[in-house]
Amino acid sequence: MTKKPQFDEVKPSVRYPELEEKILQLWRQREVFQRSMREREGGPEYVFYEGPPTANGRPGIHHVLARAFKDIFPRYKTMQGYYVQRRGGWDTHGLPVEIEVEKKLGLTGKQQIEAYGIARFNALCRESTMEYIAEWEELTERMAFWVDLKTAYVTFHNEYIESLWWILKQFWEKDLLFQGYKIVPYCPRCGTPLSSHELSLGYKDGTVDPSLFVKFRVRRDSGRSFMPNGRTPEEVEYLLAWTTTPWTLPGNVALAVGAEIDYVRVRDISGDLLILAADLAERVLRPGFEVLDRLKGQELVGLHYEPLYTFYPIDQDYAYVVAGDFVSTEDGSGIVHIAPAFGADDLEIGKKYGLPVLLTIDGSGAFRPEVTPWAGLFVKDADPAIQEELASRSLLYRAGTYEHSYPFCWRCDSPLLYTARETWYIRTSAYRDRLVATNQQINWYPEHIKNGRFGNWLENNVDWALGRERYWATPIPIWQSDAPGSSYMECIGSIAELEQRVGHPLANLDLHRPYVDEVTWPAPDGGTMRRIKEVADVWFDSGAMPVAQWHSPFENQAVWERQAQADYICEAIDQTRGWFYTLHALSTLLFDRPAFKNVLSPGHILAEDGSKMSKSKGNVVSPWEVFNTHGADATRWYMYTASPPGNSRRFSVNLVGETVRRFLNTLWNTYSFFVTYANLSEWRLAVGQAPDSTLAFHLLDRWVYSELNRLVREVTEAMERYDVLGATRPIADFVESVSNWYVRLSRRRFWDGDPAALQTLYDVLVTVAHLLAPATPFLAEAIYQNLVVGVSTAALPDSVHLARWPQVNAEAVDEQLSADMALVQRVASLGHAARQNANLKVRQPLAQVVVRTRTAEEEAALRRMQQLLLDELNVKSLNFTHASGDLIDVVVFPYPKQLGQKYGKGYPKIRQALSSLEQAELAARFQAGETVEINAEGEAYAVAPEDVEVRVTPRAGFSVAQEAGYLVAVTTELDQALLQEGSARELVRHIQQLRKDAGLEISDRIVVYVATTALLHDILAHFGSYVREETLCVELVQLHLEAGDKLPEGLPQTQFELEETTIRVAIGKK
RNA sequence: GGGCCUGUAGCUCAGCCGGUUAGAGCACUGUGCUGAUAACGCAGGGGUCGGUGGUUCGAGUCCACUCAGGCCCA
Repeated sequence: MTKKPQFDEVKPSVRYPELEEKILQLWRQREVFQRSMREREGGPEYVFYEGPPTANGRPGIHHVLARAFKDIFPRYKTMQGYYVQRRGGWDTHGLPVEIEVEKKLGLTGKQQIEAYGIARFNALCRESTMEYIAEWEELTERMAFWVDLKTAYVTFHNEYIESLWWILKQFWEKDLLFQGYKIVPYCPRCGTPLSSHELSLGYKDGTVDPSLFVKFRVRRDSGRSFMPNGRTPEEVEYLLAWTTTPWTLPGNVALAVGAEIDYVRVRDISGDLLILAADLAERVLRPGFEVLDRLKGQELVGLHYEPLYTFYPIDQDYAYVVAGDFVSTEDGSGIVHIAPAFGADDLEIGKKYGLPVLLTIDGSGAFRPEVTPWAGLFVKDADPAIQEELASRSLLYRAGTYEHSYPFCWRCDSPLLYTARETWYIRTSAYRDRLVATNQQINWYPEHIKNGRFGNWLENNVDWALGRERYWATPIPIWQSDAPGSSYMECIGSIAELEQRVGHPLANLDLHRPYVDEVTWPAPDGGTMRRIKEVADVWFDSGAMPVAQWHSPFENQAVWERQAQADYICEAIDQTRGWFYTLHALSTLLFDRPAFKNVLSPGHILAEDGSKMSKSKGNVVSPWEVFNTHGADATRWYMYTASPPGNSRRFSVNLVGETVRRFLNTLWNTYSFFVTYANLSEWRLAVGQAPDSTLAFHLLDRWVYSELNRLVREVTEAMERYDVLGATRPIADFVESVSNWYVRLSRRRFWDGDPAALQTLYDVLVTVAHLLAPATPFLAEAIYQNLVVGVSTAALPDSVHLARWPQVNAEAVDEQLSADMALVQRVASLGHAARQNANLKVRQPLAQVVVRTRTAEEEAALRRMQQLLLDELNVKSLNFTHASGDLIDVVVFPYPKQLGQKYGKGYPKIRQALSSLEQAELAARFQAGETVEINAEGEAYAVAPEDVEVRVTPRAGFSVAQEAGYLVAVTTELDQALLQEGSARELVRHIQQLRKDAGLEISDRIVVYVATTALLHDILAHFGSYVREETLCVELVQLHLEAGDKLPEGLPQTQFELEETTIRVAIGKK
């Protein structure tokens, strides 16, 4: 009766995508993901926040990257017993959604959307947000990103929006919401500002604009004692400023200089006195000017000038020189004209100095009536007229054209105008110090983001421009009285509050436009309360997700309390000012604490050639292609191990394929090897019980246990520091050394069914499966199912993902043994090199290996490990030497370059002196690191070890290799017995190859037929039983062909040359 | 234009506090080994450490500038 194999058979080759599909089925059947949360309820909580993606675009490989890094820590923590509630989320609002719908409908602007109807438009947006949700769900499952999409929060839900209203009401009450100007790129034809996203669609290089150098007349009554040399009291002087947008000049309220930039005051050939940056004078001015003064920009600050125009009555102080750090001397004159209504730098510096904002244009891009000469004229068309007008007043120094990159409307191709729009802000700058302080509590990976990109951003915090004049987003819940001249406003923080205002239930109210806009009530000042038009920046949606995902504070308060701060979040580096910032800002403003404790931010994915992956270049890799070719585990493993997480990384199907070959296959084959021999063996392991303490563990077993426990320690420590690379690469190194050292050297014991070896490899594989579970969840599960669940009689978890993270067994760790084994590996490697030098193949046994170690301790270690070394090198005995002169001749060669530099002409003398000394002894001193004093012709020279090369020639009969103080020699002489043994091994190898080619099972017994020769006869006389044992040969038949014997027909056979005779062999299955 | 990051072999990456002749894996060539392996061992070819300048007895490493790429912001 044949026993049922202990484990399911495992073929050495495997199709990972198919394997993964099977595991997915298993997880579905056993509801492993749901149970990984349910079964941990009540345990300590580990909080993960999902940064919501938008499902109105298709998932790409960069999403796989982020999700791989998102997934690894919740899995790890779950295995450590934490309850990790992994709620998904969808980001659903915003301009990209609107643009999609606009395209679908063929609409080209806000007027058209409003004509079409906001209600119908938003209904389509709502549908569109979930356009690719099926593909997202499929991808999420396929790559084994465990996030709960069934309970995912959705940012367009009323509950979600109501929480946002609550937050805004908090800010309102703390006076953190205010109206102010914001510079936006504005399309005058479409009548709408563009988002940065739209802006990037429309840059055109080589746009030609006017380039004017304009003279601003310095006022005499400036109030400053600015009386430089060479000026007569009646002379006027000018600040020379540069602009490429003459139409903004009527909005000018200041001129900016760089405080540290050098300026000059010159007398131009026309006689004018001009001030401009020193570096630019040559380039800008007509030749022949005379420099009168040099001064720093700082000295100009506060100097007043005559405004070019006075269309607007202005009460406050203006028209003077200010300092701005944005001023450069790359272009222009080093003096920048400031119009706060038409530039972000301008607006900012205007705020700083309290300058007026002159909004000289209307919504269609035409000058307002106040700008009398050009009222109603489109500003770009007014440029030549303005130029002419300035020239007529002799205020134009020079005019030309300027070529640069300038944005145009992606819809209608109109040039965009940077212009101020009034909008709502959150006063985040009031909390700047708290934002900076709470950031210090966050653990960033990579670390440089903390005080680099993110910290800088916080240090220079500007108020958050919240309002957007759009449709599909969270409406800002501020109502304003429409009574003429009224500025009465109320902020509404909940539906209940709104109901209270209107006096009736609003149960079915959709909290989107246009429905909320229709909610009105009488204002106390006689007008009607109407909602302002703006909706909120969508980043507000995602940043508010800690609160809003639970509809806090309206319900779920208990969950919210537990989930109020994330232990871990993860998004790509581009989220610094996106999600990372909005989470941080809202949490700090609301609760004065960071929203997350640990954050990992992977770099971006690049194409294989290092260029950016983009649809237009056609070098985008589809996640499905990679999954279908190599599988999700291989893809994940590549993401984890290719480079430090913060770096951008190159990606291609081929690079993932390399991972399969190098790591996954190595592990799989070790696993397959184990199953093959475990099934052949009588040994039955007792899963779930303490290992049999009577097992006779071998040195190698102890070594691999030691390494295994070191690995568990290393991986656990790395995971605790959120060091993904440190938690994955060592596993690959370990698996490699298990396969190519432990297994290779232990093959005989597996073949013999040694329970200690089998138990050891079993423990290694099962532990590695646990360590890999967070990283390569499929492969880990496949191994665990077969090796644990399939044979378990105890009540062990039925998935590796429900199992507990391995504990370090400190007793198994033997640092000395690990060090000793590393030495054996090094010496073996040198031994192989020594063989190679003499062309002695490993199959040929050699008499002796002689080793010189660096220390006596090392020699003792090698003695303890003697058998390993002898087996690996296929030599009969191991000896040691202390005097390398036994094995090699040495010559000490002084380096001309180094000694020449030190002693110049002394070099030839040193050389001669060295050569006259006893070479072996000298070499030994240098090799011991000693600096040797040489006396040559009465002078003393110190020669250090690095100044010489010890050149080695092996003694006859030895072949030598050496490195870093180790020397390994093998004897090259072969006697009859060694030669015969070598030949026997050669014969075995051919028979084994024959077995393999014939497709025999490894346990099949065979009959071997050989055409005998004198040589073969001798070999078999001495090594016949060895050959039979090695090849599972039960009968070895020597045929005499010259006497009429024939090799049996139809059997697998081969022939080969051995010591110049032809050997013919056939085998038959017994 | 600004901030942050990256640049080391054909490819993917190590390289600590500045210290001997800059390493590993893949790929390539030669050779060896193999009844687990899509592997593996040994050897070889392959590097102006992006560039320039500086500090230092000594620079891949520190400093300045610069070039290229990435991200964010103007």
